[in-house]
Amino acid sequence: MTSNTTAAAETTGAATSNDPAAVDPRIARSRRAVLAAATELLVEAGPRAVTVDAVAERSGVAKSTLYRHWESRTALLIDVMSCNVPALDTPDPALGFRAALRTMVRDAAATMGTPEWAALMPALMSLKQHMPELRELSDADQQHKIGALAAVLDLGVAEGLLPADIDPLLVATVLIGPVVFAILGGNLDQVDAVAEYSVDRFIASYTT
Amino acid sequence: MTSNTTAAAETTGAATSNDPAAVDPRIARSRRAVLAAATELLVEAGPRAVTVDAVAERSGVAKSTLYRHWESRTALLIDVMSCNVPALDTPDPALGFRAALRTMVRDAAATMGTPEWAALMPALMSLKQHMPELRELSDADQQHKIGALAAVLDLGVAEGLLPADIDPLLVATVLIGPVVFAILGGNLDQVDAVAEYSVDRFIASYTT
DNA sequence: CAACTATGAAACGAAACGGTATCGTAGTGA
DNA sequence: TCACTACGATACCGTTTCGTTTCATAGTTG
Repeated sequence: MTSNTTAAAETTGAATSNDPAAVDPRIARSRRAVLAAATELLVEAGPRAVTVDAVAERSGVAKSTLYRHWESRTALLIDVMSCNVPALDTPDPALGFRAALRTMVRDAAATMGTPEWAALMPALMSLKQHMPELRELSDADQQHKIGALAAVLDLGVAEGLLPADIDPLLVATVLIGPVVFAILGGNLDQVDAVAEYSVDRFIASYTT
Repeated sequence: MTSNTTAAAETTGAATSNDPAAVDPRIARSRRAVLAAATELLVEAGPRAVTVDAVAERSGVAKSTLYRHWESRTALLIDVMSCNVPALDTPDPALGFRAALRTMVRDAAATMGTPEWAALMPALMSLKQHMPELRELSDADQQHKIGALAAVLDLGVAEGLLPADIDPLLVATVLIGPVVFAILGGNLDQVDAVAEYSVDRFIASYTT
């Protein structure tokens, strides 16, 4: 839905054919159907509803087939989440600091403000706690995004609008935290306003 | 742990005795034991681990007794969450706007920054989605807290530090969002710093 | 076409789950 | 002391769940 359609299919032994890109279309089809159905169930009724039988029934893929591609229900859940983590593209540095920052937060709000992701996020938060793989995945993603933010903040430093010792993680928390909070609170209609306000306050606070 | 030890025990029929405060100590003991055990399980292993049998075993309270006090597993879960929602006390208005606001956010960070609540919060977020009672409870709590914040913001308006048309919900989102985000991200050690930074930015942004 | 491989349907097992019922016992309050 | 009430232990029921296995069939690739 939101993201990352590229996903490794290393569950099955390996390729007998030499062509790396050529996967049996039946496998691809099954994977797609299962992941889509599992995502739907997760969105509609939470992690508890993502049972193997329910996924099999909704996807039209047999349970036996499902277990040929995923080791366990847990492995499937992890795969579902990792396929749905929204990507964030880095803004054009030519925009300058303020516009670039605004674009970035706006983008984040737009991608995370969708009903699907809003329904997925709480499940991700909850599952992260007790599934190390998800935690790693989420942390790596966050690292990557903070890196992008750091680049934008460097623009601000170069333009003399920010102090040189500014902490990207702290800034990310202050800018994205409100957006996430609004989403978790269910105020989807306010997400854009929150993003705007959050950036406004941040920029104004350094423009004394 | 964090909160609200006062909780209504209306599950059992009603009082035969006229004295309202005198509950059978056996009942109180059972309630405490069950709620404590359920909370532990929820913190340690997530909502899925809170099964009726597991709670009975860990608490030392028989399953039959458990069902005498709670209608269902769902009712128990709701009770567990509502007994653990941290309370927030309103700061002294005599402190003035800045100090009062800082105190409030600091307090929030302190009460939400505990490991227990950090473990509980994602479960709450996830369960809220599909349990209307929890949603109401959480929303009511949020309303109450926003009311307290609004009072502090009025101080700011009176002191001429804030515009009169400021939106308390938006401000709450921008101030508390970062704290919640840090907790959900697992950066418990940074919660205090985030709270401080968040308030700093907010105040500075209106002190141009 | 022919060898191969992924699939679907189904049945199955074992365990866990929510929830109910029974009954003897231990603690409570007057 | 005595009636009352909450309790623990236990067995039980029906359902759901994860995961495995078997086998005939449909699709793929060379």
